[in-house]
Amino acid sequence: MRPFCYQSETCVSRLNPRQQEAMEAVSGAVLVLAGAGSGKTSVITRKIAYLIDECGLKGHQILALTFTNKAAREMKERVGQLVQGKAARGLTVSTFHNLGLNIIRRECQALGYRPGFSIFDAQDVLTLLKDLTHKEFEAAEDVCEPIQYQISNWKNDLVSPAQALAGANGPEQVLAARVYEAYEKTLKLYNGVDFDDLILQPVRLFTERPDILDKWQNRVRYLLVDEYQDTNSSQYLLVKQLVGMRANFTVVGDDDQSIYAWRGARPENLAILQADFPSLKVIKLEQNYRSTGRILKVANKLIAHNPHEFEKALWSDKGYGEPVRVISCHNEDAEAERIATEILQAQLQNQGAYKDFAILYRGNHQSRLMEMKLQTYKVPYKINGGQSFFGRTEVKDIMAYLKILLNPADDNAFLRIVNTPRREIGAATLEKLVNYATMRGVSLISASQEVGLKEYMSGNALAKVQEFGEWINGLAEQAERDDPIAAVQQMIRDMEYQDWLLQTSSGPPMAEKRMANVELLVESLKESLEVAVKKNEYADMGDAVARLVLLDILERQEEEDDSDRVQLMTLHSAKGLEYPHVFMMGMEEDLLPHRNSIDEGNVEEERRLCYVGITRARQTLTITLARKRQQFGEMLETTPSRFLDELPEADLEWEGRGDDDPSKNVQQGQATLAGLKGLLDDF
DNA sequence: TCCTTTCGTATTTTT
DNA sequence: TACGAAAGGA
Repeated sequence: MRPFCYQSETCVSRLNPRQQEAMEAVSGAVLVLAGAGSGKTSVITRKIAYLIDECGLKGHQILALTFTNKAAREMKERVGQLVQGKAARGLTVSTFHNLGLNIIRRECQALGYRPGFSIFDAQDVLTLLKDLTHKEFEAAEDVCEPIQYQISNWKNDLVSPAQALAGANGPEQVLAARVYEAYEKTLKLYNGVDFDDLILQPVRLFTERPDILDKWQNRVRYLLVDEYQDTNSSQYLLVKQLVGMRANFTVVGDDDQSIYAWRGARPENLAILQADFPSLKVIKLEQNYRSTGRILKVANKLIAHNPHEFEKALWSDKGYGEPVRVISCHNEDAEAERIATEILQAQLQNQGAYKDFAILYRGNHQSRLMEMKLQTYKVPYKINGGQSFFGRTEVKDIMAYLKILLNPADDNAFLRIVNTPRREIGAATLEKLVNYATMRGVSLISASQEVGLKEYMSGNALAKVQEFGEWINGLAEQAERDDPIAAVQQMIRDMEYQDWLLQTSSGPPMAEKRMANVELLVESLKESLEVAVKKNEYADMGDAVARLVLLDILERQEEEDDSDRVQLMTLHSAKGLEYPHVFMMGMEEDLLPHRNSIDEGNVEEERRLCYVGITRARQTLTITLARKRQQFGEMLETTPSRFLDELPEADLEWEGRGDDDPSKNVQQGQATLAGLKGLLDDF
């Protein structure tokens, strides 16, 4: 739970004048430039309440868009506290992708998809691309990642395969464009959409079908967009289409917190907005309710090194606060150890709970050492991000099974699971099946049931393939006819997945854990169907699975975990969060700013990343760096980050600067340890 | 078909 | 160093 209550939720008069202005600007286009910690979520939620209570809008006429499920949930909850009764009914707070999914589901036919279409996640897409490049282009598989990236960019920029091919320069681009074309065809054939399609297809539909657009425009009388700086071109276009001529909307964003440009986000959408809507009202929120004055000064000073479209200076009335500590450690080991002991010490001196501390880093790999040190000092911690639930093979397996139950055309899912667990259906048999299916122009499942297949493969192989297809078809029927959950459970039992896990896991405890994940998956599916029934909605298995792919359901489980633990995460995933005490580690050249960003001339985004990190801190900020770090196997001297030079010297408290004498550091470490021992003894 | 060895390569990742 | 992928051997 993030404390937000610097004022009562229900008391509108306590908004500051700027926030008030933002809330009351209800006609025309409004851009709220909300600095870090300036209460932007508060403005959005209040504004929704204001629209309902004061402007006579109904909940179902309002749409609020976020990027993450978490943000959407949080916003929903807060609005729920502000607006009671049925006026709020039908209010939509959703992610861009969820909105897109809903549009596609509703307008499925007009778009040429069949119900039950699959969502291909990044992993599915990569598998498909590898398959395509291998078969149709005889290209090496390792070109797939850049191609995937390129295709995603094209789709986000609404570039069609033909346009991509026409505009391609160089052989790689030509290849990418060709693969793009084949990819789009195949995806359509599989009745599948990728994440980019969730935005792109609605945009395409709205462009081609003004009648359908009209319908949606009438439904959305007021639109609000959170984290607007993170929108890409197609998302912005979707926003523009939805608001139409009426152009009644509010977008909230902060160009200084744009850290996803590498993922297609277009922070320049902020400036474009001004050009597209000349009457745009721009409101700046500069009062920060989160951090001490000093932290803000440091943050402002840093970000001032970036060029700005909109000038903005954060201030706070929270007092100046403690200096920002910069600790230069002998090496990465000492750095991690130092952070661990610092937290333990503060904890023992009762300076807050573990969960008040966050350790932020640039790359996930930096968490390793940190984890080890926290373990040795028995500091409870939680890692945010890293290997996700959906990265796990068992989850991917079951998801593929679910997808094929719902969407028999999903050959990608078929190929993933046809021989998992082992069914003695090998590469040779599959190739024949694929050839046959291609020739007949049907899905692999259908092909497996056709009589003509027997002329292409041997009796044994044929029997196995037929058996598999029959089994899947039977289950799909069962899922459709009666209880889908029962069908899924039946399926998992039938294929003896538990035994398979036992065989493929490193040991029984591991297998058990993985089976637990599978059960968790089924459980969340069940729950989501039950919720739909309770809300008197049509309990649709396809919808439940789709929401599962969009991570919506499972995140909730993790969120309920409010145990007292130190939070570890990357700077990227820290955006939007805040902690009383923040540690930023690895403040070195080549790490922050990252080597690759320096090479690409993208230091500005790294600076924003650093800015995001600094502005997470409420009370204290500690920056650490290692003078030596193991890079690619060898110990190398590091250079302190250029960003340190950009901070106001007077507000920093250095420790160990220019101190290259290792003995002193060891001593320092021992001193800390001794101190800790004393503290522990007192306990 | 599966297991071992070897080789190559090291960001960030809301959905 | 450390991990994943690809290739090659059993």
